[in-house]
Amino acid sequence: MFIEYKKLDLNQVTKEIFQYWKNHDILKKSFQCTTNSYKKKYILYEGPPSLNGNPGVHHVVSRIIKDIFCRYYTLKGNKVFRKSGWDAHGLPIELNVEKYMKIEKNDIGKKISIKKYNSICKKFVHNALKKWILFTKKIGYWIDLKSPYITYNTKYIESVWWLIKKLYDNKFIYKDYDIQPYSPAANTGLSYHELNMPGCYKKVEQISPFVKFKVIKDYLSNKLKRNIFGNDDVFFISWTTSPWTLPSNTALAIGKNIDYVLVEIYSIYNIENFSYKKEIIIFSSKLIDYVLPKEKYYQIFDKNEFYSINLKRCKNKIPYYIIYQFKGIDLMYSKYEQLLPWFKPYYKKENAFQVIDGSFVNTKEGSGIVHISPTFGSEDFIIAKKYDIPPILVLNKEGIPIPLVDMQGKYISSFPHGFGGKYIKSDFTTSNVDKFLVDKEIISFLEKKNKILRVEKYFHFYPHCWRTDKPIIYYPLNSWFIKTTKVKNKMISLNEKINWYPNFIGKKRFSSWLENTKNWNFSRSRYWGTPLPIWRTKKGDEEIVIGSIKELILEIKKSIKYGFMSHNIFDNFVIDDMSDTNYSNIDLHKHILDEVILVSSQGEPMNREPDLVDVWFDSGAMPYAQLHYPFENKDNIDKNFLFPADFIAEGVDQTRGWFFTLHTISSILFNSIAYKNVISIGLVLDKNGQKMSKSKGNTINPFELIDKYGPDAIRWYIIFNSEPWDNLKFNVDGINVIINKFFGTLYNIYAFFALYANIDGFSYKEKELSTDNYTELDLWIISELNSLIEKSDKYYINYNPTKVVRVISSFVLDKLSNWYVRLCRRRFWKDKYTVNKIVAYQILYKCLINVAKLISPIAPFFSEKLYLDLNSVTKKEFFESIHFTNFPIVDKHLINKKLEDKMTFVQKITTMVFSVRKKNKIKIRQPLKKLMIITDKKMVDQLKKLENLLINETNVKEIKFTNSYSNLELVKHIKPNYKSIGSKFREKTKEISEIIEKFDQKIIKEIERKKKYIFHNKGEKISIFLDDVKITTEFVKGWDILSDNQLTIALDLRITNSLWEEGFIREFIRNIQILRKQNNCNVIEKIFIYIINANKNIQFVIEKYKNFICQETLALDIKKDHQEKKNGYEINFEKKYRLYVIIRKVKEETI
RNA sequence: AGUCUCGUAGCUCAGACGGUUAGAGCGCUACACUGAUAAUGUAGAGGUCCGCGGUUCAAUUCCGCGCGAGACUACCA
Repeated sequence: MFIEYKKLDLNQVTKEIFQYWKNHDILKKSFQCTTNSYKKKYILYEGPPSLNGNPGVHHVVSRIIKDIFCRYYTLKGNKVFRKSGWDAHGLPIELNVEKYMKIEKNDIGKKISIKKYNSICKKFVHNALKKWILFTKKIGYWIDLKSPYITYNTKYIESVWWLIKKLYDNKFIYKDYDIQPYSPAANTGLSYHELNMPGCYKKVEQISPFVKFKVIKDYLSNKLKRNIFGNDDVFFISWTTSPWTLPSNTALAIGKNIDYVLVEIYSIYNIENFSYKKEIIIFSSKLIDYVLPKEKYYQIFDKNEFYSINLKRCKNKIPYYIIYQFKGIDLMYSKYEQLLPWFKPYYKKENAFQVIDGSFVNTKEGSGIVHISPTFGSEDFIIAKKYDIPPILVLNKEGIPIPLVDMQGKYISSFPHGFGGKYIKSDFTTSNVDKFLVDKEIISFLEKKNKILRVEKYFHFYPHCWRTDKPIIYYPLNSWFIKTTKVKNKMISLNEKINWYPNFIGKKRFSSWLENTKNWNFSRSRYWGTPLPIWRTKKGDEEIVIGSIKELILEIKKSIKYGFMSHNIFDNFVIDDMSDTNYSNIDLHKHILDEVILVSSQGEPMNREPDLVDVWFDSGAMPYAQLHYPFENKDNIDKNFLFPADFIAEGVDQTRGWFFTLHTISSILFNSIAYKNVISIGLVLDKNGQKMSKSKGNTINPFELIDKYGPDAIRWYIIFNSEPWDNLKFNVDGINVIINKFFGTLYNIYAFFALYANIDGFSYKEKELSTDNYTELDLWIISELNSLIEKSDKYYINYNPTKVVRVISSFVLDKLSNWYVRLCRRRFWKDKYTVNKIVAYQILYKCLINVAKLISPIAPFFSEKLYLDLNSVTKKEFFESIHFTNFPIVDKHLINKKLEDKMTFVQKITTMVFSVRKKNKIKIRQPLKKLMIITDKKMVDQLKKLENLLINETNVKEIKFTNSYSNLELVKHIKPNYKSIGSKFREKTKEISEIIEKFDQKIIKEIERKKKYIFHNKGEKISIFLDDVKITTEFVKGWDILSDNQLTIALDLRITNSLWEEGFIREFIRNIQILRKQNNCNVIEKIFIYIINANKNIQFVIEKYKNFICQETLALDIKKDHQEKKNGYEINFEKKYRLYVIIRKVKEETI
């Protein structure tokens, strides 16, 4: 017996299946059914979620997408590799811990030891991990949780070290200082990631001067020298939004191809007494109006006029004259005097204060000449390096060169003119002073020296520290780098081998990210992470990179000999023993490693570089480190058994995160891609399209969600709603719709099947009946089923689960439920257990079992239930779980596209008939005499096979198919077929189509008959063929007609007496059935029917059909009754024929 | 600020290598069906296919500009 249920309860199903999986060890078996028996394999790399908190809804999305394809490929007979992984290191975790402990970064190592701090971090991570594991199970994500990779594991760290060493050996790693975002207020460097946290870029007002840099004329190119007469001073005009960097200026950047001008201008000292002198300024000609705005300056075109001008008449405007225009290249290597000669360049003084070319220079704003201070701008730093421009540095007490601003954001104390010790931005002090204080003072100092052309206020977006809300500055900090720029081209070409979903992310965003790749700063000054395995002498003249624990122990032993270490702290580690217990004996985190002092070849002590490895390196190393490569599993990487991955999928934000670091490491070290297919998943937004955030209070707790709706409905909803890469507007109400619509219907089909199969004792014992026994409808649904299998398979392969879900949904709802099952109902209840009936059972069974398999990757619980309920009775398959079965294989011979089209056609016809009935207010229950279907001959022949079906659906006595309108009087309409005449007549299309639309009935008939019509337009002979027009029929006398592009139906609306009687009787019977239900009659109880005061006509009809009525309603007799009408049940067939009936159960009567 | 993606019914989304009636589900209204019934069907209302230009016989679809949304990038001085 098939199990029957009272109603659909998805949560109950989920619980049951969880229990089933547990009892039968299904998960374990799923990962076990391993290696040798499988020829094909499918590799997923799990992007390790950071264990810094609770999972959110967006994690639901990425987990189910990964799960779907793993399950799909399992069904397709692959061994699927899917190890879970967890990112246990990193800043977010540290910050959470600091918040929890109520400490700050600076307290670590002081108020709390690093050892203690790290142990708290580890504990924190453990707690988060528990939640994540529960979450993973609840959502039905099948991934190997038993042997995860965790980035803090000793084995994992060892692999990371090995990779770093390998990079180092290949000369990819170097130490340098780089300009990085730095927050003086928080006293910490920030990552670019932190800069992009919401709200960090704020619009701020900035005071920004146009500064005059005095040209040393001797160094000017001859071209320019020739155009400069007299002794006037010459200045480069440069604009800056950070005047506090001007004392550090050592170069000016121009664009070689940008146009510049020499402009002679009067420089006013004193407006009152008009003391002035002439000088020459240089800037980009494109920016004349920007540098010399019309409100303040005006151009004079005549040289003589300019020189003889009377300034007193100029009111407040200053005149200027353009001497000469030239390209930026003529400025190259010109020199100028140091603007503020307070400090000397640190080295190569001869290279300082010159003009160089910068590709970033533009003419959108400013002057086309950019002030460069190599210590406070990242572009400045890069270009300075290129041209070997020295920075301005001074030696501190320890003899280390430092920039002119200290770590607190103050000018160093040796500044002259009272600038020493002043904060460059007042935001860094607590005192309430003018925001632009230092900037203003610098400007006014320069103004006194006549070094300022003019000053303006400027609004721009400037990054702020997310912790302190204070502005950041760009500051030179020491870091370790990976020279990714060296392999830029390789990374770009390898990227072309990756399939990106959606394509544009890979083609455009990722590749342009690679184009602009910068060397990867992969060190972090933090505490909880993988320590850099690099030791250095104090002078930095010797360094060693450790690539394994073994190596480290050997080095330690050397060091012990020199007396730098007293003993080997890894004493209890057995070298070359790969057992987990051996590895669990040691810890490689910072608090341990910092105590290790090694010895250089010169016998000098070497200390570890105190920094940690960027967590993005940790996760990017995951293909190798998850296998403890190369210490174990060497072949899995080297022989490509488990590398590269077939599939990864994470949020779009990982494009420059994990997607990038995976790609970088694999490109550099393995000359390979790390993944073949990648889905970059869109964001999860709330139902209004707003980003979910805690502060807005619009987040959804995934645990509550799953508990309420069950994993299947959520999975189905998410996948159905939008394609994985599109943003998902998450509306919880939508989940109920899915449950009712899809799961409800599918459940209903099963319930229907189970009900009748049980009655008939169907359990698929009979042998498979051949298609010879199939009806047209059977052939159709089987064709549709096979088409469905084919399409689903295709969409799965193309990584489009949304299309899979939508096509399955359409099959289940529109085709299986609403058509096949509905039309087959009679077959199940009327017939005896005939071949025809068995066929129907077999087909319905096949549909259900195949749909279950097709949806199993997406709805793993419900499909399992369906499968077990079906298969446990029939025992047709021996699998313990649907997830161990094979993906349905399409039988192309059973696909009949023509039949599918035909059925669509039939559905259209019934819809049209219903529509006509509706218009004429004729119920479907009322039989009608005749339906005429007018369409082309080919279609007619095919439709004939489905005649009975149509007769039943439309409730007509007869259907006539025809391809001619011969016995109808009708009006036809003609319309041009633009597609055809457009290409034929081009610009005359409009004209001709107007003529066609005016054709009368005679011409239309002629066109139909001769398939051609010729007429003249403006003396030109024009031929129209049948294909050039669309002819539709509109109206027929005595019939009602509906037309469509392909066909016309005509319905005979005349209701004869006998038709009316039939309609009435059906209505009567139906009402009796309702009464039976109301009286709680069971299916076999007999009744008597009493009719109260019906008119004669009605009585006559009832008498006439008495036998039929009794048979249908299980009545023994129909009697008259003379009670009052109100006691009876009203049957209101038509207004004029109202009657009242009572029914009584036979039992009652006899008592 | 730049780059990319998107803008179709009240809501969620389809769709069209350019062709004249633009679709589905949900919601709403009315009706029907009643041996899957807390299901189901039919019909109706509801659209300048974001705006403006261009290419074309023909643009919601292709191109350009603008507006709006989102993401990414960014001290571009």
